[in-house]
Amino acid sequence: MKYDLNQKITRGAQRTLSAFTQSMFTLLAKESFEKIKVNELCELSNFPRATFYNYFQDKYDLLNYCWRVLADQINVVELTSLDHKEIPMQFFDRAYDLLSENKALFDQIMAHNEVDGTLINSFSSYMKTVTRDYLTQYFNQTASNLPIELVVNHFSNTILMLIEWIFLTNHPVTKEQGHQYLRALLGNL
Amino acid sequence: MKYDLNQKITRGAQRTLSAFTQSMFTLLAKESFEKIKVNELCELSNFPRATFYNYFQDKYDLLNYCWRVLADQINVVELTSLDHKEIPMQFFDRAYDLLSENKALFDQIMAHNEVDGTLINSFSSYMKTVTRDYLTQYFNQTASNLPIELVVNHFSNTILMLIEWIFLTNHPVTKEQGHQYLRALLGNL
DNA sequence: AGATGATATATACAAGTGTCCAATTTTATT
DNA sequence: AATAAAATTGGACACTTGTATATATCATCT
Repeated sequence: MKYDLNQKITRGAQRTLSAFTQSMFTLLAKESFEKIKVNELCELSNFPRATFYNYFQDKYDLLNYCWRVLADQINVVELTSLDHKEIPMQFFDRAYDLLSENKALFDQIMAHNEVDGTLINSFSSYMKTVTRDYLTQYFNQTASNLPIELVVNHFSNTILMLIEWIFLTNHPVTKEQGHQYLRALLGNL
Repeated sequence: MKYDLNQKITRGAQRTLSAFTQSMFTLLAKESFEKIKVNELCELSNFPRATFYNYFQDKYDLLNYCWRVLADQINVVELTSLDHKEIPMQFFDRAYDLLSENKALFDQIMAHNEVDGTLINSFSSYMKTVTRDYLTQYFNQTASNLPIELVVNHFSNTILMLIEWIFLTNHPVTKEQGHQYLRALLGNL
C-alpha cells in the first residue's frame, strides 16, 4: 500500500480508493483474478494508470485492501468479558454473518476462481491474520501446557477452515450446525 | 505444467527439468522469490528462455514442480494396516524427517522470503494437497458424526501448522515433543 | 477569494512476460 | 547407421508492468 491510511483521508482520496475497490469486486465477479489487468481496473474506474500506482503497489496490493474493507465490518462490536470457551464461537458467528451477507458476491467470485488459486489464498491469508490478532487478545493463558501461539493458530485455522468449507465450497450449513462441528473439532481445548 | 510428466521422460527432458529445479532452489537460497526473473533461471541453467517455456507456464509453475520433487520423497514407504489413530502421527513423522533433511535449505529460503509471502503460500498449498490425499486413503469412516472431508482437512491443517511452526518459524522441537503437541491439539477425534 | 498542500493527469521509458515459429540438434528405436 | 520423434534454439513480437516527472486540478483553511 503506497497510500498512508493513517493520515486524514481526503474526500478525493476516499473516492479513488472506493472506485478501485468497487472495480476490483466487479471484475472478480466476471473473470479470474489472474486475467485482470491494471488497465482494466483503471478503465472501469475512470482513472489513469498513474493514479492507480499512486495508491497501490500492484493488483495484489489492491486485492489485499479489498479484503480489509470487507473484513472491517467484522470488528464493529467490542466484546465485553466472556467465557473463554465462547470466544471462538463468537468469532465464528461474526465471520459467518459477514460471509452470509456477501454470499452472492463470493458465489460469483468462486465461479471464476479456483479454490486453491492466488485469490483465495490471499483471502485466507488476510482472514488468518485478522483471526489470530483477535484471538490473541483473549488467549493470554491456556489450560494445557501448549505454547499459546500454537493454540491460537489452531483455533484460527479451524474456524476459517470451517467457514471456507461452508461458503467457498458450497456446503450449506446453519450457524447452529456450524457450532456443533466447531465444538467437535476443537474438542476439549 | 506444459510438459506431460506421465509420458516416458527422455534423458534430455530429465536433464532440463533437473537443471531448472536446481536453479530455482539455488536462487531461492539467495534472494526472494518475487525478485527471481525467468532470465536468471535460464542463465543459471544454461538454457534459453524458449526451453523454459517448453516446460513451464511461468515461474510459479516451476516452483510448484520443485515442491513436487521435494515432497516425492515422502511417499516412498507404503503403509501396511495401522491403528487409525496412528496415521496422522506417521505422516507427521515423515514430514518432520523431510523438513529435517532439508533444514539448511529451508533456513536459507526463510532468510530471504516472508512467512506469509507467495513462496510459503505455494509450499503450504502443495503440502496441504499431498497431506489431504494421503489421509483420505485411510479415513474412510469417522467415529464422530462429522463429514469426513472436514475431519481430513482438520487433521491436515493441524499437522502442517505444527510442521511449519517448527521448521519455518524456527521453534526447535523434538519429534517426540511434536507428538505430544499433536495429540493435545487433535484431542479425542 | 486566495494560498497551500494534496491529488490527478499525460506521457515517456526500461524491463520483464509469454507466445510463436522455423531451423537445428538430440534421442530412442529399428 | 538410418529414421522418426522429441527437444532445443534464436529471434521476433505484442503486451503488461512499474517508475518517474512535470504540469494541472482540486480541496481545505484562513
